[in-house]
Amino acid sequence: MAEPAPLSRPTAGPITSQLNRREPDYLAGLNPEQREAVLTTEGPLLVLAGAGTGKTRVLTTRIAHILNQRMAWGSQILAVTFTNKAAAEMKKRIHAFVPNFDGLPWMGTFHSVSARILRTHAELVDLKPQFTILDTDDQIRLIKQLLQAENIDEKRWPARQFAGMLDAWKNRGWLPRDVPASETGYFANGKGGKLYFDYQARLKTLNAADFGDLLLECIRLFRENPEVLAEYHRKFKYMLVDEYQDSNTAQYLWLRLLAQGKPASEANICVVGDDDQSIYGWRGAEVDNILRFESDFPGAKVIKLERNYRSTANILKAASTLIAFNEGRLGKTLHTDIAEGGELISFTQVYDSEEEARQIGEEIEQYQRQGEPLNSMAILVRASFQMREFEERFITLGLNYRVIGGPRFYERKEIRDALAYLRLVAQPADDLAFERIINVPKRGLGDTTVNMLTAIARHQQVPLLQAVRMMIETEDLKPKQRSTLRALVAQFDGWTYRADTLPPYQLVEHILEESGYMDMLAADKSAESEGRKENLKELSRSMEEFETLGGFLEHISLVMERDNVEATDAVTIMTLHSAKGLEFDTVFLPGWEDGTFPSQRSMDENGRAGLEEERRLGYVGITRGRKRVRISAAQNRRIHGLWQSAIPSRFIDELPPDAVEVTDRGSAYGGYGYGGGASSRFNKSDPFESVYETPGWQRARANQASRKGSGPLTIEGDLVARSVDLGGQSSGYALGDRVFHLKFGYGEVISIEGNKLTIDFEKAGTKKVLESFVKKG
DNA sequence: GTTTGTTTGGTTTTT
DNA sequence: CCAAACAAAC
Repeated sequence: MAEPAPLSRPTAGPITSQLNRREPDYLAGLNPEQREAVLTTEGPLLVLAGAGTGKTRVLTTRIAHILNQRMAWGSQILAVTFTNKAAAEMKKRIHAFVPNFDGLPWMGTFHSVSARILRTHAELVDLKPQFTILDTDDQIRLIKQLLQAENIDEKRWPARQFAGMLDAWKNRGWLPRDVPASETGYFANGKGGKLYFDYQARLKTLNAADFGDLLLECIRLFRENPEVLAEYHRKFKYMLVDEYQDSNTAQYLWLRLLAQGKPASEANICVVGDDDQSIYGWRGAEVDNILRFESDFPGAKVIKLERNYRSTANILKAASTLIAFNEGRLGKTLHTDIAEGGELISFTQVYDSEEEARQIGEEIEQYQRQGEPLNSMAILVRASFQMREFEERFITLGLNYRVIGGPRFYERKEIRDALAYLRLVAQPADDLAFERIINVPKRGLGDTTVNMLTAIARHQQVPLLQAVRMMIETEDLKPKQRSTLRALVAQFDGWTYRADTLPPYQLVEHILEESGYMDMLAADKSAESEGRKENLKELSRSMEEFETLGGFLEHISLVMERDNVEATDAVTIMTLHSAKGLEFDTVFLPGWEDGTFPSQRSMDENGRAGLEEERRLGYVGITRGRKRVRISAAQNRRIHGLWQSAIPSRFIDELPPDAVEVTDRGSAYGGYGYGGGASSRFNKSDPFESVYETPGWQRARANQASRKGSGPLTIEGDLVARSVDLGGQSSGYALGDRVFHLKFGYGEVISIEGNKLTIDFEKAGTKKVLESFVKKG
């Protein structure tokens, strides 16, 4: 391949003048496509990077190149990622490349970059610069309050559900006024729209923003203040985006605004992604963003990275064959330079999920005996409930394992309590924080007192803490409460004062002592209290690197994870989702049964699009393996406590037979021969037992319902926000169709909403049921 | 205001 | 079946 012409660089600094003569070191070792992706710095560029093709390397080298060639100062480069982990990795690598260039690039997540911009211009979006970033927990509590104020039954309209809708709206870039009635009308009989307005208003009085707002308000800032936007246009000369296939509409709008400084065909924007690894559609990611990049930025150059440096030929072949069953791809095929095929992919069917865990345990021990470290092996499951069986088995075996994706450090109760104290010190208007800790530890300030304070605060339009200050001067409170509150306020004043003098990690210790929180834990004899104390110590430790309280709070609100140190040798157990971006020598993929993987729910709710996303998950799973991929399926699995029989995943049929070796652990229940050659090598089980046609959990539910003789299987409210017709899904039913339902018998379809049917049953009356619950009658 | 019983629901997860 | 969230009773 011809060497690309050197880019114009009239002047050269001391470093570049040396490197100019010869190719810079950092380009060595790049393949031609990677090199082109690095050197094409001008104009829009789409890099389609298949799994294991050196995507991160291209991104970081590109930044290094721009810096090295003095095409821009560090501060004129914007590089956005989706996760903090990816951002941290990029920062680390850039540091190694260019130790101290003129200002580091802006590298961070969409959210952290947005927060940084918003804090600079907070007033323009009705916030103050130190605004609080709310997490899901705060959000739910706030919504609950709004629901109560509106007299909405929380049973019927759960706050969680509304939070989900809010999230979806914000992901689409909708301000309250933008949400179409078809979306808002549903919740709480049409109150959805008003609730969104109220919610936003409440955030402003709390001087707070939720995660969605970070992007949404940034978009509003840019749109309503062209001069601010122009400032960033001048500032950012080069933009880079990682994992572009995961971007949602709001992120897309955000990027487009920032890229508008130049005509679209000249924007120096480089997006890197892989449409085949788009697995976050359910949380608003729009694969379309990457599919239509070329029309958004006319003249965009497209570079495909297809040379895989990770896996054996057999693994790549299996992954490529599987993913080729998807439609609407940009189309890439991974290949490797290694001629040898490597180990075959194995597929094993076992009797039940316990045997699956037993067997995988044995295999792991065997590999371990052969000298392979546990760190090189991972078990990737579709859903976290599948993890337990492995954990239990590994405990009995004494096999070291590590679960990724459990409850997060900063979400633990004690941590959140401590943070609430700190938040209130940093931001006295943070009512949510106040409510959280006013009676933790117990101070005898119960609902009655809090309700009273809330009423006053609302009436006077002041924060709760301010209301307290007012109330302790009056006779309205009982003496006991009054003196308690007075003491609390005094403590807060002391902490606020100390916040300026003590480093944050000492401040938190001081507060936890003085507030009585530590005493509370000491008095608590339950098993967890020791761990809680440990966690709080760890919190303090993690604060040591922060000089200001504000800096720390910003960090934890955006980075909910703690870097976990992996000192010990252990097998990793995690979901397919969280495995994206990682690699292991040996990968176990259990639970490849129809209904489990692909997940029944995905298929029910999103039809063909859902199935395709599941298939991409399979692709992600297989491509995590470097040397060895071992897939298995159980014939029986316990779902919600009941044993259900299952058939192997339809994806098994989509793997190339010559790259797969089938080792049927021939149990009496086996009989699914591989290699029949027909399209349906597996799906020939008894139709009346087919999990797909009659999902196990559905039968379980029906049984439960009939057992208790309780209410009908009505599907209320749930998930309408997500069931917006995504295209590929077609209801197999029409109005007036006669259908049969396992529990309700025969009936007639009287209305259809996505995959939910309202059916007038002959015996059971009118019910709303999921389409997959009925058969044509 | 905590403890105990009861109900309910049960992919994927980041920010 | 099982954990979390809620309601009712100490």
